[in-house]
Amino acid sequence: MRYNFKAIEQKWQKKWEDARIFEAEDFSDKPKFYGLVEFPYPSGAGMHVGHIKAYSSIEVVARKRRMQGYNVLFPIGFDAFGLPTENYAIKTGKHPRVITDTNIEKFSTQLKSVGFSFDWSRVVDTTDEDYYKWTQWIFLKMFEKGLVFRDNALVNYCPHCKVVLSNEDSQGGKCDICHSDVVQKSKTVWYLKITEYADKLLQGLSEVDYPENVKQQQENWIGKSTGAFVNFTIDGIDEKLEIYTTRPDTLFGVTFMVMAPEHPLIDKYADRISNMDAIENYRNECAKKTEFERTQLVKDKTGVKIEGLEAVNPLNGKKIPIFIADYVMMGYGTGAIMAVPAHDQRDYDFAKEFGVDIIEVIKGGDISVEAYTGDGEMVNSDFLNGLTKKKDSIEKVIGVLAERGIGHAGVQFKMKDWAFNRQRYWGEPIPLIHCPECGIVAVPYEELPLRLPKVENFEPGADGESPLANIEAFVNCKCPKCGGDAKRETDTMPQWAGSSWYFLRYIDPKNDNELASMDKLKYWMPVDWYNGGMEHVTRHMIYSRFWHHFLYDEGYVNTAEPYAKRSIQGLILGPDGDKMSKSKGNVVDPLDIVEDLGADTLRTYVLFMGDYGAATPWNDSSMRGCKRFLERVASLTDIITEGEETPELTVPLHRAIKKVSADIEETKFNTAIATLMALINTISKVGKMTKGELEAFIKLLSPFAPHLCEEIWENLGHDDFLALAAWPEYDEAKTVEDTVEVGVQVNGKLKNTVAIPFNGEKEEALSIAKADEKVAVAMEGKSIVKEIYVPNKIINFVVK
RNA sequence: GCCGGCGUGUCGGAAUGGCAGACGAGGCAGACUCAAAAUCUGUUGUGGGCAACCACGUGCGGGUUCAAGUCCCGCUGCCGGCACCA
Repeated sequence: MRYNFKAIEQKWQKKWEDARIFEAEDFSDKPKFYGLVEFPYPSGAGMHVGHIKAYSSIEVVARKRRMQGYNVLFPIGFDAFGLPTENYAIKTGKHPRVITDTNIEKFSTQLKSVGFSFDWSRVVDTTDEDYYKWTQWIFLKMFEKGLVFRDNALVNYCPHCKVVLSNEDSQGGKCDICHSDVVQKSKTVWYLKITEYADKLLQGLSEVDYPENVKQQQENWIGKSTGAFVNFTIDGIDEKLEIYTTRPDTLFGVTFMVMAPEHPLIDKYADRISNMDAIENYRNECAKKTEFERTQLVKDKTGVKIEGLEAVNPLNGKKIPIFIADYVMMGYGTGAIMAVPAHDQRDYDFAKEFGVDIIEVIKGGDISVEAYTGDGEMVNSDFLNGLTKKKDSIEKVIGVLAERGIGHAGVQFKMKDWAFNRQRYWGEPIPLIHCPECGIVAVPYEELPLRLPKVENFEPGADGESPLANIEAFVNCKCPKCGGDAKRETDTMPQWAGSSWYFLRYIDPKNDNELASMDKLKYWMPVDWYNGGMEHVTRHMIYSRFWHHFLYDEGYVNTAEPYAKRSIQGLILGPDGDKMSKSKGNVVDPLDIVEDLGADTLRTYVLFMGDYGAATPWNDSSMRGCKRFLERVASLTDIITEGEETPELTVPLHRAIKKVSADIEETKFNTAIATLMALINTISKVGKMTKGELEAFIKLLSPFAPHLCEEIWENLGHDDFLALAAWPEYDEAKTVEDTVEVGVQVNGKLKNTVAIPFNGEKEEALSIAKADEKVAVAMEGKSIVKEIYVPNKIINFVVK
C-alpha cells in the first residue's frame, strides 16, 4: 500500500466525525473510563507542540480503552477567560468575545487535524454565560458557607498588569502572567478560605495515584507544621503578645522577641514607644523592598529595638526586649516570634548582630559558634531539665502551658488564603453587592448568570479599578435584601476559577438546573486519569481539589477527590535544547508537521522522542525516522501470505502485545513504539506475515497512528472502524521460545552464550554450558567452587 | 539551607540485581542513479591486534553480592520545587 498520509488523514477524520464514534454514552453496561487533559487557553498563536504531547498520552489510553470495551469519556474544552485576550482587545479594539470565538474556532480546527478522539459534543467554554453561571453559583455557595471573606492586608500586586495576584500566581516573587517583580501592597481584597481545606487537601493525597514528586510538591506548598501558640505578656500593660513556635521546648532559652514590622501592636502602643521615628524609617525601608529582595539577605539581619515596650516570658517571668525585623513575616503564624538564639540559626545571627544574650537550654552543640538544633539534655529549663528527647520536652511543656492557660498546641500552614478578585474585565463577575444598609449581599441564585456588561474600553482604571467600575448601568443596582440603592462588586474572578470545576461540566454540559446531575456524576466520577503539566501542581491542581472537596462536603458531587490518577508530561525543548520561545526563534509549529509529514507521524514522534515525563529536545531527523517507520507499516500489506500463522512471528508478536499493552499503562510510550519498530524489523527479515498477524500489528499501533491503521484495516476488507475493534490478547505460553539464549559467565565475566531449554533443569543447563568450547577454555585447569544457574537468565561458574 | 529527581555511546534514550547500549537519529561503507535526493543492505562504545580474540567501559571513591547502571555509604555535578515559615 502507498502511504498517502494527507488523503488518508482527511478521509478518516471525516468518517470518525460523521459516525460520531467518539461520543461518550451516559450510563452503559460497559465499564467507564474518564480520561482528562488540561483544556487549552485558546490563544491567538494557536496550538503548540506541547499541546500535542500533553494530549497524546490520554488520547492513546482512551483509544486503547475503547478497543478494550470501555465506555470512554475523553472531552475537550476551552479555558478562555484571561489577560492575553483582554490585552489583545485593548490593543486592537476588538471585543474579547469576538477574539475568543475566533481563537476557539481556530483551536478546534487544529485539534481535529491531529485526529484526537475527543468527544466534540461536550465542548465547554468557561466564558460562555451558561457555563460561568455555575462558576458564580459555586462561588455563592462558598459565600453562604462563610468561605468568602474580605480583608485589608498586604497582597501581591503586579504593577505592570495592575492587578492583585494570589500567592500561587506570584511564585518566586514574579507575576505569573508578565514575569515582572511583584510588590507588596495594602489593599482590601476578596479571599477564598482555602486554608480551611488545607488538612483535607493534605489527607486526600494518600488516596490518589499521583507521581511522588507531585504529592511532595503539594505537601510542600500546603506546608503543615505542628507546634504551639504561646501568650507572652507586655510588661506593665494588660496586653498579650501571641507567638507561634515549633520549638516550645526551648521556651526557657528565649532572650528576645521579634515582631513583623507591620505588627498592629506597634501602632496600638505608639505613644509608649520612644523611638517611633526609627521604627517608621525601618518600616518604610521594608515596604520598598520586593518580596524577592526581602528573602534575599539571609545572613545579614536587620531590625530595630522597640524602646519602651518589654515582653515577659510567661514561664519564668523574665523581662526581655522586643524588636521589629523583616525576617519575621506578618503573613505567617501570628506575625511575632519568640527568639531562641541558642537553638535557631536565624535568631542566632540576629542576636550576634544586636548583642543579645544567648542562653543554652539543650546540650550537645557549641553555641559559641552556631545555633544547635539537635536533640540533647535539657538544661537551664526548670521542670524540663534532664529530659533528653525533643518529643518528650515538647509534650511536657505544652501540658504545662495548657494547665496555666498561657498556650496550647496548634498547627500552621504555609498555604495562604486565595486572593480571589482581579481588577479586570475578561473574567467572571463576582456576584456580590455592596449595600450601605445590609453590608455584603449575594446576588440571588435566580439572577445568575450575572452577565458581563458590554463596554467600549477594557483598560483598567488608573487607580487600579476594574473596567467594570465605569459602567454605571452595571454598578448601580438595588439591594436584594432591603431594596435600597446599592453597588455591585466590579472585580472579576481570577483565571483559575473556571478551570476549578470544568471536568464536572463535561459530564452534563447542557444541564440548566444544576452544574451536573448526580446520577451522571455517580456514573462518571472520579476522573480516572488526568494528564497535564508540572506547572499546574501548585495552582490549578490545588484550586480544583479545593473546590471539589467543598462541593463534596455540600453534597453536590459524589467523590472527595476529583482525580484518581495524575500523570505529567515533560517539556518539549527547541532543537537547540533551550526552552521553546518566540524570541529565540526555536519554536516548532505542529501544523507545519501535519502538513509536511502527517498527523500520524507527529503523534508517533512526540511520544517516541524520549521519556514521556522528561524534557526532551526536538529533533527533525528523528521525527523523519517515525515517518519511515509508518511507511514501512503501510507496505506490510504487500507481503501478506495465506495461512493462519507465521511460526517465526508467533513469539515476537505475542511479546509485543504484552509489552505494548503494559507500556501504555505506565506512560512508557517510547518503548511501546520501539517494540513495534523492533517487531517490524523482525517481520521484514521473515519477509511474510498473515492477514491476522497484520491486523494484530495495526491494532497495537492504532492508538498512536490511527489514520494509517484505519486505512490498512479497510484495505484488509473490513467495513467497521478499527477504533472500535477488539484490543489484541496475548497468550503467555506464546511469549516464550522453546529454547533461550543465556549468558555463561566464569567468575562473573561473560564468556559466551548458549541455547538452553526454556525452564531447563540445572544439571542439563550446566552440562550444556560446560560443553561450550570458550567456557571450557576459560575454566581449564581450575576447580569449580560454585555453580549459579538462574533459569532463562544466567549461568555463572565460580572457579579457583 | 531544606525536600525531590537525575548523571549510560556523537545525540534522544533502553535495560523485574543476571549478556550494558533495545529502538530511533547521526556517522561510515556499499547497492540503485548520468548525478543527487529518496529507498535498500552492511557497519558503528573505547583501546589493542591482520585475525580469532583480549582488555577496559554506565559522574567520582568505597562497600554488599557468584553477579551492580540498578542495592548501601560518602563525595561531586546538573535539573525541579520550597525557602528568614518561627
